[in-house]
Amino acid sequence: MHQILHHPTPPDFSLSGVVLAHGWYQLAPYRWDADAGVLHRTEALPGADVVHLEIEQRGDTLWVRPDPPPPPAATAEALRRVRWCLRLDEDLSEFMALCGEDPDLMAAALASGGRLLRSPTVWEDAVRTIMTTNTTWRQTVAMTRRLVGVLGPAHGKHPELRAFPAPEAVAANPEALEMRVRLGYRNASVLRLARELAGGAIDLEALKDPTLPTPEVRGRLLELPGVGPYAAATLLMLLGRYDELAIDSELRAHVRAKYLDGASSPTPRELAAPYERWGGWRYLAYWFDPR
DNA sequence: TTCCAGGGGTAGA
DNA sequence: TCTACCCATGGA
Repeated sequence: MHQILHHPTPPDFSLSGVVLAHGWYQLAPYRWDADAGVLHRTEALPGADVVHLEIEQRGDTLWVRPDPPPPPAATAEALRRVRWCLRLDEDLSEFMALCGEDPDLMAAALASGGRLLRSPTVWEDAVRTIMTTNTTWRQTVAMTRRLVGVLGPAHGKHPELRAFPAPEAVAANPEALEMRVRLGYRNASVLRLARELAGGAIDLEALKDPTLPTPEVRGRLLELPGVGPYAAATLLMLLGRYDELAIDSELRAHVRAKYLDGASSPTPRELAAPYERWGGWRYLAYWFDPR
């Protein structure tokens, strides 16, 4: 390590809080060292060798150690990605203020300040989300590890470290995807998504534009292969839009047990009812709602 | 063996 | 809009 990048954090920011508030840190190429409080991530930057990033908080400063140190343009890009992943630019003060009226929710949300870890690219988050559908979390972890291990670009000095594969790498290796990554029927969706991105038919990064109306973003997400209502709502959350609940088996079980007295087959409207009053913060209100 | 897990796509009504 | 059925994979 020859280089340390310093970056200021927002007030009351907690790296461990943000990391642990969501399961994404368990998915390659993320790795969380709980003892050291260091978030590891291998990243492929344009115009640079694959770098390994160690991200650590010291007081109100974020320390980012890239190995090997990339050239200036790639360094700026690395920091830009870290900012995005940790949502350093996202203003969640309104949500936190509303939490003030709900002590249980406040206690749960306080550690992360409402921030949930995400991936640098919408492509990566889309693939991860598709890999959470109709499977167990355990399988999602395994699928992601295989995808990165088989198709991700390797670090020069430490080839066991790999970055998340680019769409081009997935599109160019359909056999490896099917035979070695083993995504089950999700394979076809991920392959199609990779091909559409690699071929320039779609631009997922454009969905980060905050001026786009949420219904339009949702509409474009629903057009993606393997993305239905649950995945679209999850991706909207990952894009910083919290209006819509991702109704899945987990949410269903939680709302049934906590608010519906175990009702047998609640409708989506009944499932959403407990969080209606949260308006544009519904997703976070559910997410931090104690079980 | 059967079921199903943080669903999606399709056909048919 | 709603329902029924199928979809690979791996664990219970």
